[in-house]
Amino acid sequence: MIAIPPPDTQHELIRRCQQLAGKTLGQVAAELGVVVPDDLRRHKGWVGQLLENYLGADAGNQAEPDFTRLGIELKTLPLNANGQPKESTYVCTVTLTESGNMQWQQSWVKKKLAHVLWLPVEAESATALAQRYVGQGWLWQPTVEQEKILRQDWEELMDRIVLGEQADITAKEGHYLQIRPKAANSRVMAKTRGDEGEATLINPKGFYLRTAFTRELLATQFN
DNA sequence: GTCTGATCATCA
DNA sequence: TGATGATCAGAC
Repeated sequence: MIAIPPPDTQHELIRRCQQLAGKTLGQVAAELGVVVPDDLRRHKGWVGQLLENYLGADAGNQAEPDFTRLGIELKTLPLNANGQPKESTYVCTVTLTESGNMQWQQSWVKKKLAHVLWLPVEAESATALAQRYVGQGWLWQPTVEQEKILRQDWEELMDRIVLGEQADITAKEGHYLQIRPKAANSRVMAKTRGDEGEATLINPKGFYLRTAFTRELLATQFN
């Protein structure tokens, strides 16, 4: 695998995105000397890792923005045959052990979504992985309105967690943000607090952005 | 086990 | 057919 150094400037990152736009995943993989898997069933994060490598993301699996120096997070946006987002977007893990006075301004969700490089990628399963095209990426920062709703969602969900109701939260809650399981499988357990403050075990969860939200972002960008 | 990268598989 | 809940891989 060829190692690409992290971009020094936002401008350099954008330049790399422009080189990427219009390439197939097969072409990108060939340039990096990476083998394309037959399908994603056992390689779910492959596309994301490939494009991170191409652009020189340097955060690894740390809980930080991908481009640490620029404070920018890379998110691939899988598109269906209609050019619409196909899946929700994972944001970060729901921290189980945080204190109840955690504020939005310091939250992981806010930090990760402060500055995002969205990178649309074809994701129709009928198309061979190597033949799928990468689209034109764009840098996004939440508008005042968007951040307001994200913050409301986050605060409502966090309130429930602080009350020890985390185990009862379903993916149906939240306008833009939702909480869903995020683990190797449903048997994985992590420590949290029950509704009476007692230590309990639940399946780990993560924050996700609904497709309704990313669909809006995409439409705003390309219309 | 905990984080990252996500998509899969099932059912309403 | 879209959304929810489940799952896969890799680094540390």
